[in-house]
Amino acid sequence: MFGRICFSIDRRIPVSSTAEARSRAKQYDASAIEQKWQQAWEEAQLYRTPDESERPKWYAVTMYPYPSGDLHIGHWYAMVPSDAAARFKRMNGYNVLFPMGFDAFGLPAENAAIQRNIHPHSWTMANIENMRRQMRSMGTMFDWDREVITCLPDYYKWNQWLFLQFMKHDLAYQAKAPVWWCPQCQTVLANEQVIEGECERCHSEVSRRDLTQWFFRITNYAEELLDFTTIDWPDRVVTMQRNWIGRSEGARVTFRSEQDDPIEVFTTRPDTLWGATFMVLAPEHPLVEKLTTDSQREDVENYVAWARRQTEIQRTSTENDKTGVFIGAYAVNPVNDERIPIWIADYVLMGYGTGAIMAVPAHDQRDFEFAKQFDLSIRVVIKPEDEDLDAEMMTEAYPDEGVMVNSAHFDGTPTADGEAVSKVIEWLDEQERGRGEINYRFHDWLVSRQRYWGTPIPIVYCDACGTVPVPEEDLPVLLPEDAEFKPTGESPLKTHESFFNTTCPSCGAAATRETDTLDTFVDSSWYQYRYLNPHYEDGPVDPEKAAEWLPVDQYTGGIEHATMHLLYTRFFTKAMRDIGLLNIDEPFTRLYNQGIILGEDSEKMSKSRGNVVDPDELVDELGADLVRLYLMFIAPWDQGGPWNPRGIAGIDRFVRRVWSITDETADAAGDGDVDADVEQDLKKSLHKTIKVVGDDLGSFEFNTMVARLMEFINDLYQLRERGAVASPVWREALESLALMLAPSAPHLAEELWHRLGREFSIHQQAWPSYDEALTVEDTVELAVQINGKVRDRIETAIDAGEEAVVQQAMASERVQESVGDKQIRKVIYVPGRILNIVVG
RNA sequence: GCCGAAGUGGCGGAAUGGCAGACGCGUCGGUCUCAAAAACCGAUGGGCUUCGGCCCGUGUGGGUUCGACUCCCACCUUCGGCACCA
Repeated sequence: MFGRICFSIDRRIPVSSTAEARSRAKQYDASAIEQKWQQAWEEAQLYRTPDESERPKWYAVTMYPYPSGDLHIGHWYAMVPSDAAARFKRMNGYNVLFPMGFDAFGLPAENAAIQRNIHPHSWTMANIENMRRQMRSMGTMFDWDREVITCLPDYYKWNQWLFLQFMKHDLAYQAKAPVWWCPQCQTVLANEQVIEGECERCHSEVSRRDLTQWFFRITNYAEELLDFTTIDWPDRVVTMQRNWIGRSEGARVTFRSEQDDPIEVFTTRPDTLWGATFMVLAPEHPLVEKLTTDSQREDVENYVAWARRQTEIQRTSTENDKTGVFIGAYAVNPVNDERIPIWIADYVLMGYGTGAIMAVPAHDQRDFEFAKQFDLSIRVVIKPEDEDLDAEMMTEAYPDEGVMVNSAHFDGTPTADGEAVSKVIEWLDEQERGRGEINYRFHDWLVSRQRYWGTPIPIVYCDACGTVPVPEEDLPVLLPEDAEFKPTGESPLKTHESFFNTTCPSCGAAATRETDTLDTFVDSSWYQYRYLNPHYEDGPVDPEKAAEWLPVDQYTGGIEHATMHLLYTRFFTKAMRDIGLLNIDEPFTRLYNQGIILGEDSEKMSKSRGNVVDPDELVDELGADLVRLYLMFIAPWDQGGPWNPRGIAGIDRFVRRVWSITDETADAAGDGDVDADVEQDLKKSLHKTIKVVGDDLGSFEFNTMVARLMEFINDLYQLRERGAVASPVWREALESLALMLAPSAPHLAEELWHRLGREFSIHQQAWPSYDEALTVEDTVELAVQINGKVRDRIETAIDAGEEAVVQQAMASERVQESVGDKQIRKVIYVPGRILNIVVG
């Protein structure tokens, strides 16, 4: 079990060959010890978290997994350090809630159903069963009484209920809109799920479809979502969310066609309005059809068809030459009544702003390129302070600051500090030709999915009454279990008669149900609240529990959720607050993103690459505690990196050293005379270790935390040689060692604790305290530099005065040699750090 | 193209203005052993050395400072995000 581990390059097969190795295994049998304590903890319900407690609360959540079947090492990397941090908080006197659940709706279950003829429900529940077992084998302190499984009616009923509340509060609505369609997944996707024109999940190329879908009004909260002042989140995530929301300030201005159709544009540069020499509409713009003249119709239709065939990647590539066609119509510029031609071009996107722009080629590079391409006129309306611009001579647009020119009574207005922009907006507003506007890049959240395995949207369609919400008392709308799975591309709900056909809740006439289900990101938007009361029947969240526990103090998970889950859950929290269900503004006070463990080949782990590390195998061979410690030791937690099986040997050795020194000295500890210096050194090492290990655990620096414990063990071996075992402090040191290991190696720590004769359980003990005075050395080896180069080291008191230190340094032969007959120009002395004598 | 993070021995990494390389892997030497493994002890950035030491060294080039892996400027490389966003 515990012998030498030989890893070949592509197969990791442990070899515990010799008889000696097998006999040692009897001494520390990880598997027996771990199983014993897991069972004892469970029987004692050690990790059940009381709602009522004298202790201050600490609510820690790590992102729940999708029940794909097996925990992979990435799950361990996410959960193990979170668990250690939660345990550490518990030892520091907090009432810590650390729950776990399963993100159980989603496409893989449906694919498994089609491919292997297993019902999504049974497939999912069997996977959950297995993953729960694996998580237990990890030795985590999850409170399983609070488990949440999102595919059970107990949970998704409240998705439906929340959907109905969102409707009441005008936060959910149905609209026909161009939406992204994934042909592979046979469903629409939210904007966030489309990455470079591909489906986030299957990488198929997505296309646009006009469909009637359900949306959540996340854009209502755009401004509040841009405020991160009350939360302590990584800059990276904050920046990604800011970019995603994409706020820009500017003006909405109404141009008009010659037939007087209003054409709205959004611009961030209203100060350049007088330089608009043409307009460009997106090919999909609704007015294109109407405004195109007969002579241009054929060209326009060809272009629109061509643009539609372009993939999103081709269309948005900045490398492309500008393409477009004149539609034959003209618009009137509202600021100077000038007649300007209207073009369509694919560089104008229907999905941003109004889908139409005023083109100012002199001051916008894209418009400039377009004007050059099609020989359109260019007019300078912003001039640099100290030179003139000649439109004829320009080789690129001038987007910088300057002074307004050719702009009627605004001539001479400087553009710096937004002065020109705000003056023009003010004027547009007075003249009713436009108004100031803030535009956002992101859109409302599309939540409909044309899939079976999700929360049914609680809506009924009635010929007489229209779209009717299912009454709250009729919830949940149950997902039928006997649906037929055929790879038709149609939701099985459409062909399930007893689900599909129903009666109108309003008039009682025959009616049909909505067959779309909710995006699974709806489930994960509020699961952290359901943990508090997974079986509460009067609402999604018990207000008393919410007041007790919320907000979540620490959330941990992968960076890949920066703009989806983490934005949606912030929106949900604010929406639930406004509905009166919560009284917090933000779900997660602190956020931490762990890194990714790669395969041995430094590539992302995947079955097809064959570089996957199976945690079950590792636990069998090494025990959970070794895997836990190694994952923490491998690198800083936010960094991750390649899995190197050879490195485990160091952790193996460390654990064995901990084990044997405890085993060999526990009984003899404190039963003799000890040298006072040795005892003092033991105390110092102990107190210093307690301090730095605690500091590192508190700041998630798990790799150095393990290194500190290794240093401590090395110290103990040295001190043993010097007779330290005879000191009564020795026993304190062994007990503290066990306590310091408790967060990261819970089974080993528990076993040591008992072998030291202490009572069940170490996980109810407080973190050991330390004496600050013992953590600092009173003498120190001070480096003496001459002109910045170390020339000698002298032993000084930590708080020695400068004069005495210089005197001592100058007494050194080596220092004298370096100084020679040169004069001392300057002395820099940092007590305990350095003495630098500048000579010359 | 824009924004951000990172670049340190053979390898994972430590040190965030004060002795670069903690801790660990690997390697080498020693103790034990018939032998090997394990365990334990020691060495381990490079070059030179008269064995006292000396010089060089944290992606590259400059700068600030008594002193820079750390701060500033420019560049190179890698990774991540955004990208015709009006």
